[in-house]
Amino acid sequence: MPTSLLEENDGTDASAKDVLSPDCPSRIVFGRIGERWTMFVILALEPGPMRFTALKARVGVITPKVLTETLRALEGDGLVSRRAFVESPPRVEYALTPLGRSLLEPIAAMRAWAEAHVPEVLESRDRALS
Amino acid sequence: MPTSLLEENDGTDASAKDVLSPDCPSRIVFGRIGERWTMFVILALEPGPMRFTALKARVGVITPKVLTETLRALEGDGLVSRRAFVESPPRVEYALTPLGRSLLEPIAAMRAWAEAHVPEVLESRDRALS
DNA sequence: CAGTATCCTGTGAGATACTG
DNA sequence: CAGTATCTCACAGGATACTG
Repeated sequence: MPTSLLEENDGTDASAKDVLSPDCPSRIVFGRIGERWTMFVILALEPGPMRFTALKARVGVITPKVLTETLRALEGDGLVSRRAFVESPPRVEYALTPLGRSLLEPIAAMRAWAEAHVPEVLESRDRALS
Repeated sequence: MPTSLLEENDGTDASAKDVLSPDCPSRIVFGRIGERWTMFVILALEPGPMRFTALKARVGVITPKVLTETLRALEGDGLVSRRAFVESPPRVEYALTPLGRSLLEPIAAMRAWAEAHVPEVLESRDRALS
C-alpha cells in the first residue's frame, strides 16, 4: 500500500520519505489538479459530451494548444474520452469517463467550500494589504 | 453574487465571460490549490500547531524559501496563523485557523477519491504508454 | 531557530500562423 | 472543424549561502 502523503518521520527512518513517490495517491491527484486548466476542463465537461470548439468556448480564455495538451493528459489518466467521427468537416467529441465523472463529487465539495468561504478569504486578503 | 465558473455563453452575451474574474470563488480557490505546495502544507498542519522546522520536515523536500512563501500566502488568505514567541532561540508556531481547518473537509474528499481511484489512473497511464 | 538574500533554470503557457 | 507548428517568455520554484 502506497503509504502516506506526509512524513511520519521520527528522525530515524529515512525510508519514510515518500512524499514525492510516484505511487503516492494524493501526490498524483494533487499533481494533476495543480495543472492550471484541469479543473476548468473537467467542470466544463460536466453537462455531457462536447466538441472541441464548444469546450474551448465554455472554458473561456484558453488557447487551442493548451486545451489539447490538457485533454491529452486527462485522456491518459482515463478521466476523459475522445471520440472522433469520420466525417467532413471533422467532428470530435470529448466526454468524461465514469472515472472522470466520479471525480466531480470531491470537486463539488471544493466548490461548495469556495462559495461558502471565499468572502472570508477575500476579506482577509484585503486586510493583508494594509 | 459572483456568477459561475464557466461560460454559459450562448454566443450573444459577452459579459458572461467571468471565468477569469477575480471574484469567481472557484477560480480563487482552485488558483490557490493550484500552487504546488499549498495542499501539502495544509495537510501537514492538520495535527495541530507546528514550528517552522517541524513543518518543513513533515512536508518533506521543500526549501525554506518556498515554505515561507507558501506560508505567507496562506496567512494572507486567513487559512493559517503565525505566532512568534519572543524568546531566544526564536520560536514560531504555525497553525490552521478555523477557516483553514474547514478546508480540510473538502480536501479529505479529494484524498479519499485519490486512495480509491488512483490505481485506475495509474493503469490508464500505463496503457497510454504503449 | 527561523528565516533572508541571491542567483539561476525549466517549463507551463501565451501569441500567432498554418493545415488535413 | 480540430487541431499542429513555432517561437517566446515570465516566473514559480530550486540551490546555496548567510544572519538576527
